[in-house]
Amino acid sequence: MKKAANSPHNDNFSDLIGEIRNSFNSFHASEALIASCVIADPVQVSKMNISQIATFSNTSVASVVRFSKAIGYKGYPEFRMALVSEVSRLGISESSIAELDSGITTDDSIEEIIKKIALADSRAIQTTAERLDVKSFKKVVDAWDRASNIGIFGLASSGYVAMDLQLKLNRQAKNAVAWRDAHTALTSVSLLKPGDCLVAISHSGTTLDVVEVIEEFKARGITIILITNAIRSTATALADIVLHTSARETTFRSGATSSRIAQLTVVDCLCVALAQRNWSGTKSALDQSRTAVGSRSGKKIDDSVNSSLTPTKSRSRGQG
Amino acid sequence: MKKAANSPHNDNFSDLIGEIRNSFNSFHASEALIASCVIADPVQVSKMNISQIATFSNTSVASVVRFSKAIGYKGYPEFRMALVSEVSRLGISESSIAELDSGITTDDSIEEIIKKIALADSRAIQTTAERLDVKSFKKVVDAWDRASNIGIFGLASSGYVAMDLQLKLNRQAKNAVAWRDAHTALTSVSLLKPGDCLVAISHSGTTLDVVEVIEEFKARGITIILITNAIRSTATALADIVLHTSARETTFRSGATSSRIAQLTVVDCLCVALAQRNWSGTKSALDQSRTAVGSRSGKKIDDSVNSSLTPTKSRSRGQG
DNA sequence: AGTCCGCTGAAGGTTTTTTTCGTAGAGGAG
DNA sequence: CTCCTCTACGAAAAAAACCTTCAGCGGACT
Repeated sequence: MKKAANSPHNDNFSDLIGEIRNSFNSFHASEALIASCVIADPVQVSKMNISQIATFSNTSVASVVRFSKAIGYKGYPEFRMALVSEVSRLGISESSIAELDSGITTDDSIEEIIKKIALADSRAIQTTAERLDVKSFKKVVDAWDRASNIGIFGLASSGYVAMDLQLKLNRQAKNAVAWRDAHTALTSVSLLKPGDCLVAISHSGTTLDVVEVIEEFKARGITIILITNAIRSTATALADIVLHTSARETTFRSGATSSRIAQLTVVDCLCVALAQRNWSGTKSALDQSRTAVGSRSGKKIDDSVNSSLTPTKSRSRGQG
Repeated sequence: MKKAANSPHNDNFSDLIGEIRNSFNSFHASEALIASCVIADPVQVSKMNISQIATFSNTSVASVVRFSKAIGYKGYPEFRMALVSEVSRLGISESSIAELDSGITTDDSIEEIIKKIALADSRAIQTTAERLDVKSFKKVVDAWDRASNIGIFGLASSGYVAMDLQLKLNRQAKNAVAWRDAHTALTSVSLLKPGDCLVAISHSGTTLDVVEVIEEFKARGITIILITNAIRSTATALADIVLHTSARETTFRSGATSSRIAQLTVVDCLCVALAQRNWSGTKSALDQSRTAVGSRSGKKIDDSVNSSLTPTKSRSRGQG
């Protein structure tokens, strides 16, 4: 019988892999083989069952059981739990950042495509949030608060964000209207008065139509708010307040889609901030909108309720 | 024949317990019992084997297996791993989770609002990507590939995603049309033939209009693809292929906005996968679309180019 | 050189998990 | 109100994973 009096580690906060490395020289040949595998790729190993690990390490299931017992667990499953736990704590991500940056190739697997795109999108949100200039952000909320009417302009994909913003503002009983082409926008220019604002959404900030629209509204004394991914562009030079999204352009696709997702997040933050400021006013408006939606017997509209604050703790039912 | 140790999705970094809480209302009686136990004492539960859980929750082992599958795992052991992983991570950073869950209050600072929303959104993307069922995903790509025409349906906010999808498919020279209300969709029902497919996008999956549209198209032999946040709903029961987004409903706002961001990511992944498959065909279509856009002298459209592969290293110009 | 000691993998036994299948109960139609 | 259908649930059989036993083999010590 093996001595194995190493550590009766119960669960948490031990450094399992370090432990294994430490006791490496007290292992027998096949135990050492297994240990090497565990150290080399804990993530992978933690996903294998006992026979897979046996094959993978060129040993036998019996040895895996013995190994598990040697380092202090009742059996393989218990060891596996500990390993999973460890891996999760360390946050060893299976795929390195660099790998994901490498771009999608024609022979990437579906899994890789999904992982890469998701990472790009979620990072766009994170970095945008981190970099967002809070002073400008506050200025936007102020401007919206003061404005009696808000114009929103976005082309193509950015147009969807524009429409989304309109929806969110209207829901808060805020006058807002979205335009998705330059002609319509310019036609409606007299809708806004000095003191109102125009929100222009543009990934690149160089699109000619966007620039034209901004110039026209600016000339009439409208406050120009720009949401864009470009640090410096024709549009940023013209705008009064700029909110900058940080979607990186990777090699496999333009940053435009990520940037749009970041735009949505920014817009969402702005609306929540605005709602928070006008809490009491918003509340009744929201109640009215809820009632209005609810009255359509039995029908529910997706995304019906809020994007807003819920001060009580009651779970918001009827949504899912 | 055993499948080698490849992992369909990575278990780390998702928000399992939140997920369970989130889909609580789509559980059946005994599943709900199990869910309660898991939520009430995840640590304890993570140490039980399947029969212990069954006894503990006054249900049966079969139900535990069904529960595990319902929330997206292959079986009980896989779920258990995820739970262990979650518990372990929670033990370390209970602060951040609690913080996220705490909801936005009327006296949160702007910085906090931004951080919370960004975290929720980026998590939604991560979790969705991790949990996405790759088999269904592939089926969708297949179905799109075969279809000579693709219908897309989404209401309100989901409608923007629908339009975005249309844009992306058209860019690949794929016939697709987006409808944003039931009436229009039903009027156009004869546009699709058996073998074609309808992509329905719905956060809740219970909206009456959505269900009606699905039923009508299904009756005509159209393949129904559903993108939704609900694990089980009227719509999921009808659909042929379901892709599930995992946006968590937090206390401060509905999950709808996060869910929409997740929908966008899913749609983007699908389009890239489709483009990859038909690489040669896509390439020429994209070239044409580039040329078309470029010919508008000096004008550029935001988000114009792709969401597609760039096999050469040349940066996709004209975008920035 | 012979014997002993203890590691090792194969085979068989045990536990755990999954699947199948019959039943009961809810909901809808006649 | 009754019958029918359709779905959820759990019991039990089937499958998988895991553990134990045992015989063989290699090295070490006498």
